[in-house]
Amino acid sequence: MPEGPSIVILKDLIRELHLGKPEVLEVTGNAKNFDKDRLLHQKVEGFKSWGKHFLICFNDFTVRIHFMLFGSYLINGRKKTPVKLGLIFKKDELNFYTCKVDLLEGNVKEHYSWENDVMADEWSSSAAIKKLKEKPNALVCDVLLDQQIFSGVGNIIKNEVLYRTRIHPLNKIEDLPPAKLKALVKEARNYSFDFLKWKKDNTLSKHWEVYSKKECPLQHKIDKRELGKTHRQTYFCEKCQKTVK
DNA sequence: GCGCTTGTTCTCGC
DNA sequence: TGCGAGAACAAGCG
Repeated sequence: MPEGPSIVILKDLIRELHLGKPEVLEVTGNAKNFDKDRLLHQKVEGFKSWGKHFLICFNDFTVRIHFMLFGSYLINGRKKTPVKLGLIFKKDELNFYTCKVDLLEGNVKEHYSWENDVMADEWSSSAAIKKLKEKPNALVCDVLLDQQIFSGVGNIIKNEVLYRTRIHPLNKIEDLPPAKLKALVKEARNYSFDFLKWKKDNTLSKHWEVYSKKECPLQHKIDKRELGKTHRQTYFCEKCQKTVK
């Protein structure tokens, strides 16, 4: 569920409902960190996403949903696990489970910069490169997960992007030749759109080249280790992915 | 029943 | 007081 492309899928599914600007007729759920009555009888002005954040925008505030690792949602359906937030409209309802819900005051544009959302039209690769150069000592396996640089990229995308670009996860940013750095940034966005397409087709896992695999496409043995400050599982091929230094 | 995980935030100790 | 490492939290699948 949680990586950026999956949030785009949620946004697309809601678009297909043709809700327009629906009024919230009822609010359910056990989210306690804000007053749910704030939403009652308010009109949703739009559904947006920023990276892994799903945003339900109202006139002067926005509800932010973060699915973390285990979050889920149902459109016009309910399940047994307690609902965290449910919005009931005239014909349709949205239910969110096991997620973090927060209320952001004011205009949502004050809270986010879309140039670092790998899925956004506003994505700026030059801004990403600039931010990477400010972290010369950081490891590539860590920077890909930095939501202020690659908002929306998660652990699957990280691993696949590193393999596609043949970059070893333990390379430092400062050791990457400019062309490699550029390729890294380009592929972070490019693979994210492949992820979106394959996830929609239900064929995402079939296309994994290293993530959760035992062998790379060239039949080399895959290493699986917790690497970097982030300590996330990293799947990589020592033969295909080279350290520069 | 256990181990694992597409993630983030908070606490604690130095 | 600032920091980084580790804990904490969560649900469902094989």
